[in-house]
Amino acid sequence: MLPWIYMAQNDQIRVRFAPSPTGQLHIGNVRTALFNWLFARQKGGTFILRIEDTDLERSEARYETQLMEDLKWLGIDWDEGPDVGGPYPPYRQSDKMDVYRSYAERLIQEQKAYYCFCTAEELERDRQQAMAEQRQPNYSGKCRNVDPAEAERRRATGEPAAIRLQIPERPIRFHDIVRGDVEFSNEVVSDPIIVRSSGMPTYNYVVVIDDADMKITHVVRGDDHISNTPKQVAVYEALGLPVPEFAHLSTILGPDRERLSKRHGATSVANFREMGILPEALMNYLALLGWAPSGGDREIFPKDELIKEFSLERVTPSPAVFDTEKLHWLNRYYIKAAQPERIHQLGAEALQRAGLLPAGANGSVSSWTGSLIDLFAPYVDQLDQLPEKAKIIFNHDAAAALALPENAEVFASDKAKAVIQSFGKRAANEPPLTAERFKAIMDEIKAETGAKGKDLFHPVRIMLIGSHSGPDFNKLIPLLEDGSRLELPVHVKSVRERAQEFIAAQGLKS
RNA sequence: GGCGCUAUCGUCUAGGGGUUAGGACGUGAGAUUCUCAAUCUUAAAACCCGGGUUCGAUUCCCGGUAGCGCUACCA
Repeated sequence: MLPWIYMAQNDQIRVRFAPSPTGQLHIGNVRTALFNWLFARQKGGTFILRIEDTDLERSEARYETQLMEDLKWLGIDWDEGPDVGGPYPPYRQSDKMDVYRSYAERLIQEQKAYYCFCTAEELERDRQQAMAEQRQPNYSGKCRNVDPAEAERRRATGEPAAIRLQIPERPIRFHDIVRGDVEFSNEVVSDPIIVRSSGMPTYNYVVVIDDADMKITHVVRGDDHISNTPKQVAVYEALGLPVPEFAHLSTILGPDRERLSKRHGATSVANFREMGILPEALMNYLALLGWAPSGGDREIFPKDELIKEFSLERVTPSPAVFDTEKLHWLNRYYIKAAQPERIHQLGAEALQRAGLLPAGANGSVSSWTGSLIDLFAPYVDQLDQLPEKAKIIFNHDAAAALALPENAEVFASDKAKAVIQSFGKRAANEPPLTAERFKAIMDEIKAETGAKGKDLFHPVRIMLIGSHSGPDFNKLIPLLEDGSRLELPVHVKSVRERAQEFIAAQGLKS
């Protein structure tokens, strides 16, 4: 039992994930969501989902829906959000314009912000000149000096004006849990626009109002926001609002050490789901990107363990390269650890998409599919590789098998030919083979031809699946025989069919 | 250009003023198997560079270099 005072403190921790619904949920963003969520869950705090849809041009409702589905799929849930509500609505930014405006007016009145009448062209010219002179391209602050009464008069005439926050003449510093104390000279911050001349508030302003309204205590986000943070801190301070703790997470890089992007292949949560990466594998992997447990000698962390062990203090500040190989290793681990029924379900979907299975499979088909998946699932990095792995079951091409040089070597010897002939003859007269019967036949052939080990098995394997390597015969034989008697979109050839076709093809060739 | 952040095996990382610098992925070898995968065992593999502080720096400080980010009336 925790003393109540700690409970009360922990209870006050409030963090948020604030994506804009402008596209697929990116892997870097979802890691931010995960770290926020883990932190909240471990501390018994509140995790909030807030949709930042102020970018009307690019925001779409369907992305918002998908974003929530992706989070749920990963296993992340939220206590407050646009769908479930909460004590500090709205959880979508759209309808808050009047709130932003009233805070801005207050800042003007308190002379912590001022109207700026500079035109875009004017600003651009100043900027160019500063660049040319190798100076910091900061706003000059010239409208700071416009008399408030004068400003009102000009506004009354309809002259467009933005609102700028006046940055104090002292360094701005803040605490970052991941990086320690960070300080920015006020020289480089320059008075930011908080409300555009169009009346639309800007991000660095809005985000502060939203976080403050929602009583956010810890802002956990990507490190691309570090440079924005002093502006935001200045807004908190001007408004007399408590400044939250920050934790800036490092960037996720591609193999070329550049920021992970679509160029690098799969980068959205939806991509990974479609590929057949299990959510627990992705969550585990993402947690390990930038965080490591004390001791650092453990890699497997199911959700509960992550919640127990996670801490923001142990997050690394340096950027991390996304390593698909390691994700695959975790995915293989979780595929083996998962309930077989779940893998059957997911695997069957992949096979259906490949056109190898009918949609609503009945009893015997689905139990056959189950053993098919049990056989091949340990071979795959991701479940969408199943159809490829299972092609030896569905596609049997004797001529192609014979044409392969590496196979030709195997059945060049007289012994191998004898094995093939003998197997073909026997298979022709057999009812569907069981694993036991197959073994018995192989023993007979062994006695008859004197072939054993590779010399015995390799030719048979090539005859049946076109390659000298593949799954255990004990599992393979029943799978072929049972499959051949099912109604499937692609006919599975029986052992007998395979043997006969192979011998026929071989006859044609020689 | 300015400002900021970062720097341990190829990759993710642990560690920390004196260590055989630990783990994991991947890679090599071996065991097992008819074979491949899996599994187990095992090997190779790292403290960016230069100064300082110190008896002693990979660790602390400063500088350099490199990578990344920000530098908007984008979010």
